[in-house]
Amino acid sequence: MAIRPADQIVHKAAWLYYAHGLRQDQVAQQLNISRASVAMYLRKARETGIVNISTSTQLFTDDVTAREIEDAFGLDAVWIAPHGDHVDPAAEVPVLAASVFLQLVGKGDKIGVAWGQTVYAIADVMAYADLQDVTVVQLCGNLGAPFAYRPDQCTMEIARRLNAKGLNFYAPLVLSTEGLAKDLRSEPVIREQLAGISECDLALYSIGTVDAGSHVVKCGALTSDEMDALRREGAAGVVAGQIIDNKGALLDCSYNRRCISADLASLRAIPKRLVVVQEENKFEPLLAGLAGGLCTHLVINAAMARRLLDHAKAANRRKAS
Amino acid sequence: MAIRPADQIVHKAAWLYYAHGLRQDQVAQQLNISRASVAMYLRKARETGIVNISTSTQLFTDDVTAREIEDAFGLDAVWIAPHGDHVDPAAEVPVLAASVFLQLVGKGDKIGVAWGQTVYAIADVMAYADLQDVTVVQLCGNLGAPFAYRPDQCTMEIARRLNAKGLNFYAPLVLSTEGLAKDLRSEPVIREQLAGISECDLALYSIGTVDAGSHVVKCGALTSDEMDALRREGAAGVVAGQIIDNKGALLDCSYNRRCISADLASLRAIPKRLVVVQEENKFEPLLAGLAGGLCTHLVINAAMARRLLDHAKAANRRKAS
DNA sequence: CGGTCAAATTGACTTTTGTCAATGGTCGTG
DNA sequence: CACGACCATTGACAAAAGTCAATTTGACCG
Repeated sequence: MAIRPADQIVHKAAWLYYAHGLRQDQVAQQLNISRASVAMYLRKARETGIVNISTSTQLFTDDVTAREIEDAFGLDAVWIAPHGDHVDPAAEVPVLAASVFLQLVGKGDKIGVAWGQTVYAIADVMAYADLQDVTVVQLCGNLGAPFAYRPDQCTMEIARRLNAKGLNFYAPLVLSTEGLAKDLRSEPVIREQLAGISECDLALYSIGTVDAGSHVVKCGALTSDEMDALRREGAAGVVAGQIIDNKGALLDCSYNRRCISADLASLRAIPKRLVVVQEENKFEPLLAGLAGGLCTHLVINAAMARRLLDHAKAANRRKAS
Repeated sequence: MAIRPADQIVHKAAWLYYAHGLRQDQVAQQLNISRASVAMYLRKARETGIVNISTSTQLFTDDVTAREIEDAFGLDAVWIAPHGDHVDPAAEVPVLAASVFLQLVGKGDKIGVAWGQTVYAIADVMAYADLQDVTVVQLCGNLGAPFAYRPDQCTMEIARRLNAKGLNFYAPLVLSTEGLAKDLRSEPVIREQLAGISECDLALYSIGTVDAGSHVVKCGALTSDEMDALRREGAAGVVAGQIIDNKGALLDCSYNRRCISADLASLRAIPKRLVVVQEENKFEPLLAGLAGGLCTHLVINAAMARRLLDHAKAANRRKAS
């Protein structure tokens, strides 16, 4: 993206202030404008990624528990948000995940983004950056739910924050018949988008539950009863709108066959798969995702970390005896 | 580098302030310390690279002249510092170069650094960062000059700023006999260091003049008269302590044979070669360096940019007629 | 032209941040 | 165990940054 003339002054102010370390009044004098304008330009510069402020997330990986989880589950990196010794414990995981995400993004990357409350919460607290050559693609079809965390919203908001190209997915997440889903999947536009997913450098998603509180239910893609039935058939979690069993494999069911979404093999082909889990009740879904190799980088809170580790230790003990 | 316990609190304060956007008094309350301490911790966090503030350098590449120079000389990227419409025009090039340099450094990189006033000026204004897995190596031997911009100083200062490992070069830049230089070059420690240079991902150097004002003369490696003689033999510039002719090739002379430094082929093997030139009188040396393919990324001021472009256009005209 | 409106800019005020001398605590030493 | 040197911490003040209503600018239109 070429710099628009109006941005020149913003850029210049940011440069004098942040790179040269001048004070706002000195910048104002330099540019022959009021200090109030400088303050405004600087805010704009921060909000457009002309200046980047990032804080190291070392503190959250540099922890025995995190290392143990990495070893136990064979992950590349784990970050643990400490439990709320401060204002808003619920905000900690998304804030951390947003930082981690920005740290994992590289120049020229293609990034796949799924959807959900967690993903949207991350997008919402993400710092602005100026990564013009980055592309953000939607990992799964859309649904017309009246929620802010719809797939297209998640993708677009993240693309906006990064100043990146957002590539939306113009198909419903789930169709009424398997035949229609198959036909739609082979439409050139859709097929290309699905095929391109495995070329991503980084993916971001959470893992959903398979109960009445699941987003798939709340958005009307499945009824509560249908979900119950699926759970009896082995449904353990939701990834990019699709239902997986406790081994992390795609569940063999009509719903999945009616879904338009990234297939799990494509997801696994993405070198960095950042999974972020917040809610207490996503323990089993997360285990399923981990078992299926759907995660390489993980952001969780301390309570979840504890449970994961206890689970791994118990499993080891069972194996040993 | 593991986080020391004393850094924990600094990290936490930085996290609450920069990532969560709390105010200093809120952070102080959270951590049960005074706001003054928070302010101090935050300064420390900035100075140790726990938080990174960087400003885009787009403005300086996004310019017709820069593009024209890229095309004319076949460079990967060119940044042009505008001439002093502000406080300290002399500071502009180093500040810009430092920003560009940080932008070019990647995770796990090995970086070669030469020496000189310019390089030291860059180190001196460089922001702090926390790139634990980066190595900074010295590109050429040392000299005992009483100047701050000695090769080892340049290397160490940059390593310190980046929180990276600094690898110094424990040999003199120039010896009294060719034989001794040859022997020293084949010492295992030295040989390894020289051999490792071509594995660098990024190099940073300026290009020196070949007159009485040259650093090689000022530091006593050559007398003014010897330098005059070399200039008559075709010396056109100095790169990493070695003398090049106007084609950018190593000049065939005793001095060069007595030098312990990165050979030019090794330098050319480094994918990103950032050359920074400040002083007016380095035009011819820079041309020599460009001719020798010693530069892929260039930071100069507007006046130098003008001269380069005029030169290239004149050369084209000569070719055409 | 003169009028209208939205957007940019500013002066004046408030809030937040930076600074530093004074304080208190810690550790090594005699 | 008393002493003093040293460093982290703090309270109080000064400096800088943020905010917002009021004003100016400039673009558009009848």
